Amino acid sequence: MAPERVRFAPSPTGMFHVGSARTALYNWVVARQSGGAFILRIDDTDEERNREDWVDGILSALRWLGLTWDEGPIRQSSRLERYREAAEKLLASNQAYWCDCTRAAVDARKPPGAPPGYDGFCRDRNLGPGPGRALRFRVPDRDVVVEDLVRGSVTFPAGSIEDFIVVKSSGQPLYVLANVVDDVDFAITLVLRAEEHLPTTPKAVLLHEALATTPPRFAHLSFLVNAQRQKLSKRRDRVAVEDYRALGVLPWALLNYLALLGWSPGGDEEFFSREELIERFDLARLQHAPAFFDERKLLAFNQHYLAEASSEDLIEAGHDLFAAIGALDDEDRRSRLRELLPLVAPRVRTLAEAAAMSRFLFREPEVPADEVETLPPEASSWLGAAEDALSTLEPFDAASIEASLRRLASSLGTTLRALQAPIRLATTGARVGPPLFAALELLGRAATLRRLERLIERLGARGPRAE
RNA sequence: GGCCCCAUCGUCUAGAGGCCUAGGACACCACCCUCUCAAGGUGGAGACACGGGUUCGAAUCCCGUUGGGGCUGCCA
Repeated sequence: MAPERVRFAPSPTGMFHVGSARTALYNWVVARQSGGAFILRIDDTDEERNREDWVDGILSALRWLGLTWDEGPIRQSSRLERYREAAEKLLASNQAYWCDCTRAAVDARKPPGAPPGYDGFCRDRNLGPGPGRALRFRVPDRDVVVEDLVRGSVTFPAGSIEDFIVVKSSGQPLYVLANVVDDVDFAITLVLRAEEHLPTTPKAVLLHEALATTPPRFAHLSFLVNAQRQKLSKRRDRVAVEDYRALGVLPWALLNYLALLGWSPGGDEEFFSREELIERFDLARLQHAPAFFDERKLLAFNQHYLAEASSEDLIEAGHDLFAAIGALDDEDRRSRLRELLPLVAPRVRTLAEAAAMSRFLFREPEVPADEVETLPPEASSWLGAAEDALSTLEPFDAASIEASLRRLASSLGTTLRALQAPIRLATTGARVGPPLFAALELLGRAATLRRLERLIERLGARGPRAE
């Protein structure tokens, strides 16, 4: 496989979302599998929609995902001189011309209700440069064919492309021009990007012809869509990579899931390591139809990787979440968390859930009133009996606690299932959680007894129930 | 409106003309396991948009229809 020089070229216009992450992933994989280069470029030629924190967001998201780049980030805003040179060249060869038409002026020339588009008004007016004047490319009157690696040969008929602007009246280049210049300057061999760019690709082809440069190959990815089957948008869809990071989704779980949205290896396997993905990925197997980003399935992938991870890896990945519940305050706590995590991990889909389920070990539980209400009338006496049984139990470990409570349940004429409910609620503050007896062992006898006592007092305050 | 792309279970997909009684995964349902909840196991329901061709044979090839999406910016 020939080394591919690919680029990922986001514009800093909003939160980095999962669709961009998928595009970046595919580019990264192609570079890695071909022994080429993954180049990061920031398409920031539009100064009005350019915020430094968005750039930072892109960089930090890519780093978190582990999609490391070999060159860049290249800022287009620092290469304006190169774009100006290209524009000069177009102008000198009469392949571009100055135009002073405003959008409103163009529309005013048309009958009401006519479709939008430039009418070529300034084509032969021989205007010079000046304030308010933009440079337009003189589009030749013939078909333009784009050879797309995933869609095949796509023909754009003569007349379907209007004379488009290459330099704005502000002097800033438009992205089509900037992209053509950069793809050539950085020797990009393959442009792998979202399908929304397909309609502008013939313009790039035309510019390459006009500038006598060799275009890269093109491959257009189908969209990631929302439940309404619309292209994912940072504005209307909550799909920022940062949100999933904060939730406690593992980076590779996200990437593995994303890899399968629009590509499949051809068999039944779904879980891959980075190495396997690099080995098996194939542009020829790209899906043509849009894919729905299904958060539930993403979380199922995350659950899989969570259950597989070591405690240390989980603590590292969810460091902030675990720190927030006090689990990392000292080595003793950290070590108890390490022991609890294997019991928690298969029960949660995110690290945020893992932290919530681990919280009882480090903070006093808040037992919700509505949960207390669901307890049977006997709960208070059961808790008292459990307190007695556990206060002298030796050793205070999971196996002994279980044996002791089994005996208690049977002597109380109830089931272990019923008996564990109020104990779990008292000690962890929740109705569900990790296996109770192991949890109590980690909690320790003193805290366990104290929490049982606390709920007993609260149940007493509840008062006798009406019979 | 014009141009372009797309079409297999609810969702992501397998399927390169006979291997398809259309397979897997997520979600859903039932059962098993079980200290809760998960996990795990077993089973179940669930799709080739429609109409024409081509062919001995079509989910697979062609055309059309319908439906969805994108572009149509001095955004990228």
